[in-house]
Amino acid sequence: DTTNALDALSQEGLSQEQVLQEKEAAGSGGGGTWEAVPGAAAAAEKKKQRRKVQRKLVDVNRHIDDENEDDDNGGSGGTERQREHPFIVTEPGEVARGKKNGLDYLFHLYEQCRDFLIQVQNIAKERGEKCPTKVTNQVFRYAKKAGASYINKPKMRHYVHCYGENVGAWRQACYKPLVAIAARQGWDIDTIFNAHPRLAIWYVPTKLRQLCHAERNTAAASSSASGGGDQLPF
Amino acid sequence: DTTNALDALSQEGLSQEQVLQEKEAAGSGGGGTWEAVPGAAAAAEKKKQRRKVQRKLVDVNRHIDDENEDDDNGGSGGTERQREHPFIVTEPGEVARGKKNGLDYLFHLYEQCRDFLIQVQNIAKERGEKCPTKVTNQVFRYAKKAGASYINKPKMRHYVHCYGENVGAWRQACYKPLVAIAARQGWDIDTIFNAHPRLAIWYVPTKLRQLCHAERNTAAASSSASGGGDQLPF
DNA sequence: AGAAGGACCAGTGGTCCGTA
DNA sequence: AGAAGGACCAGTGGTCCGTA
Repeated sequence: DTTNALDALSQEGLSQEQVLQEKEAAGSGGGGTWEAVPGAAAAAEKKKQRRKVQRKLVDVNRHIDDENEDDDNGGSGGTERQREHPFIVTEPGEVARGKKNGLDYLFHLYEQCRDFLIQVQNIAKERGEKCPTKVTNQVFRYAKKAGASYINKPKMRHYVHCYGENVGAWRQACYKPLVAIAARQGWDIDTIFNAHPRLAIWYVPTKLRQLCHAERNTAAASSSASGGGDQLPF
Repeated sequence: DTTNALDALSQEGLSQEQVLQEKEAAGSGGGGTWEAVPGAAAAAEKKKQRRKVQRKLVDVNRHIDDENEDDDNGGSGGTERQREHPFIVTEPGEVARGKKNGLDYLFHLYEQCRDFLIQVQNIAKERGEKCPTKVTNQVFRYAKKAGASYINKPKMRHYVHCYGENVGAWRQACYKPLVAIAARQGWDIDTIFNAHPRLAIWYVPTKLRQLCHAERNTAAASSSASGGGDQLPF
């Protein structure tokens, strides 16, 4: 109802036919304290073997004739494929400089998803149909149909743990506080999500689930080595 | 762990190459007080248009040569495709006569499914993987692998509401008490299932969901016609 | 080099319908 | 005529990787 048109927070900055811009070598380094999940890389190997197929090329909104490119193209007119600006870390209230979006905008998208879920739930209840408790494909479809083309499943899933516990660092670091909470709560990350006011409607990211599992085993090994009580700290 | 071999309760009566047996015209009649779900038949129509494909023929366990049928066949030796005896309504403790299975056996299957689910859950928790709360395809696969070949998804889903509230009648009638409970609880059949000690691990059958929806609308219409308070009886 | 997201894919929930 | 269940199918959760 309220979120029908394209979103105002970011849309004036939507990149269309993004011009080459200077790449500042981001200083976050590569060697991940949090990147390595023991035993997870092996399972991913077989998937890499597949997917050698050619992708379909989707030519979006091309209304001009082929071989003819002197229309009102090249500037900002010809509607090429749009995609949103990359996210950068900002403080609450801070506006992202350059062609970037800040965290306020990211979190705003999560709030919109919640609204869309509630609408889907209300429709389902009215019809006596199955009622989703999480943001499902159905909800993403509904959002897109409602005009929120900038909401998509890979993006929202990608950052969801940052929505739960943002610490001013960024993606990799955002896992850390959630793992720490899981450690205190018996490693039940699903229950933690379901009890969280914002995370409850989101599926637990596989990466976070794996981190909790790895960390649990590490913790159990070190605590049993030191002779502490197993599994239940106190 | 405990339910590995073929089940003892019914297996001695498993029908193999079931001989033609006299069909007693069952006296339950056809016109359904509970069969008609208003507006549901229309949606099912488009599915009937499809599925005109030839099915694969699965020749189970045929070890004898083709064209050669004088082995130790015909009696009870040649392992033809097995299927379980049909269920009939029995009282608790009553043994089903003839080539039939009683409700004790059916309910025993539901208990086995619960056991299999618990085992799958324990494995998932140990591995830090997603942990199912309901009897999923994964659980049925696990049951089959564990030797419980007599457990299958269509059968268990078919009778699940009878497991919840058996009244001594049979399938159609078993919906009635659950709909009555739903009426008293604000028509939230999912919550009723989740709160039920035996039903919690099962998906709500579509049919039951539709019956609750239809009945809710009927109740709402009649109560508003009589001037009563809407939706919330008292 | 790094990020946004279209599109793919294995396995799901649901149940039809060829079979006995 | 009525029931058991193999097998099918649309749409799911999950995320890869061609793209900008």
